[in-house]
Amino acid sequence: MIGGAAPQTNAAKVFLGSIPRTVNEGMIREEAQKFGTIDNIFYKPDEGESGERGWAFVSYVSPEMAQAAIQGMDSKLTFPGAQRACEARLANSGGKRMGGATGYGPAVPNPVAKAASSIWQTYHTPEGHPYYYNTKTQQTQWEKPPELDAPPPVGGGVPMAGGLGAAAGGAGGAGGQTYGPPGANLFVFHIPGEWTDQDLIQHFSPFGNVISARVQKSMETPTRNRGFGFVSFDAVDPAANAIRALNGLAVGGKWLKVQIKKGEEQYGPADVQPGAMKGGGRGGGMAGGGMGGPPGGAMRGGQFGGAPYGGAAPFAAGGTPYGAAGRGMPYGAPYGGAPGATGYMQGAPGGAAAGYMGAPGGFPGAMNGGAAGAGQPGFAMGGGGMPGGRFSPY
DNA sequence: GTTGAGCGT
Repeated sequence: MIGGAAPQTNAAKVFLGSIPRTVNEGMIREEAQKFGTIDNIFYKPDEGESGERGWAFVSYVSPEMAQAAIQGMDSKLTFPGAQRACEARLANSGGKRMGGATGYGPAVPNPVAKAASSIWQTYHTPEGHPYYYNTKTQQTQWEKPPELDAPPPVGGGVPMAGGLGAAAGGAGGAGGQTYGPPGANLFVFHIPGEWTDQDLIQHFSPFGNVISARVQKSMETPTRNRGFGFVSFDAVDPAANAIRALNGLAVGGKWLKVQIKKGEEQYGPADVQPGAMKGGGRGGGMAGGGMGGPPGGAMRGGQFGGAPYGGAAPFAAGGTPYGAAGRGMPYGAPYGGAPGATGYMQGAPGGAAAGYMGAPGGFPGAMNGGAAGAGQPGFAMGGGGMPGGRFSPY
């Protein structure tokens, strides 16, 4: 689910060092589990002769767990076969973060309100997509909160959530082709651990006809997916729009990575190519590929304060879309797009956007914030920017 | 002494 306030993932990621090669990932998991729910483990065993310098990333689902793990393991946990205790510290994602000032402030005011399930309200878009509004935190999200989780009838019929009109996809397999034409098949990474095929469908179907969607699952841990998946559209155009809208979307403490499946990249438009940089994007210019912040095209104004795409006008006018996204409302752009917002909306399901915009009530939360330039308290939009620190993707 | 890679039964 979408945690409190845009969790910076590396605050929940622990770097583990000094791991002897005799240790395998299962052992690491076993130890690390004692301190919280593990979202992901990356283990790089030492290949050198010494065999004592392996390391691992252990990502938890909350920063608190990471802290507990550091407290509990650093200089304390000695793996079998190791000569001394391992090291555990917060992961750094690339650049060396040195010196004073920082320290991750407990930027999370008071995140989790574990209480009644009545704090959730369920809404539906005009197209029937359900979404959920937390009356306490005023967050809106697509993911169904666990509290409301009504286990789908596994045995019964096809549990197509919320009448996704086309939704030819799903279990399919009907001996047929479940892929789209070249360039219409998307690779999605950084998928939250609990997502299923249906979550993928829910997120991608607003952009077009989803032929198939699968989240890769690992047989060893059936409850947890492998963090990536595939979505196939029946045409390149909706696929490209999905990339433009969803690549970099903040979900579950990560940034969704959406790109055309390997080998088909050249069939897509230039601006969604892996190395492509949005014209007028932010000055910084990330080198293409997997480093740095979220991919250029995915900058959300709400998060970074800057005007994404360099096109301040359309979005400023719309106000809401990116503010909404920043507050945890995915799809800020496609659903909330201002009627005249050309730069981005072209080719997107425009009619829908207009309808949503005028829908009475709209998305809870989405309409409140940026619309009149009122701005969210404590959430700098356009202009102010975040003080100093930026988010890191890992 | 140390910090990432993954592309469909």
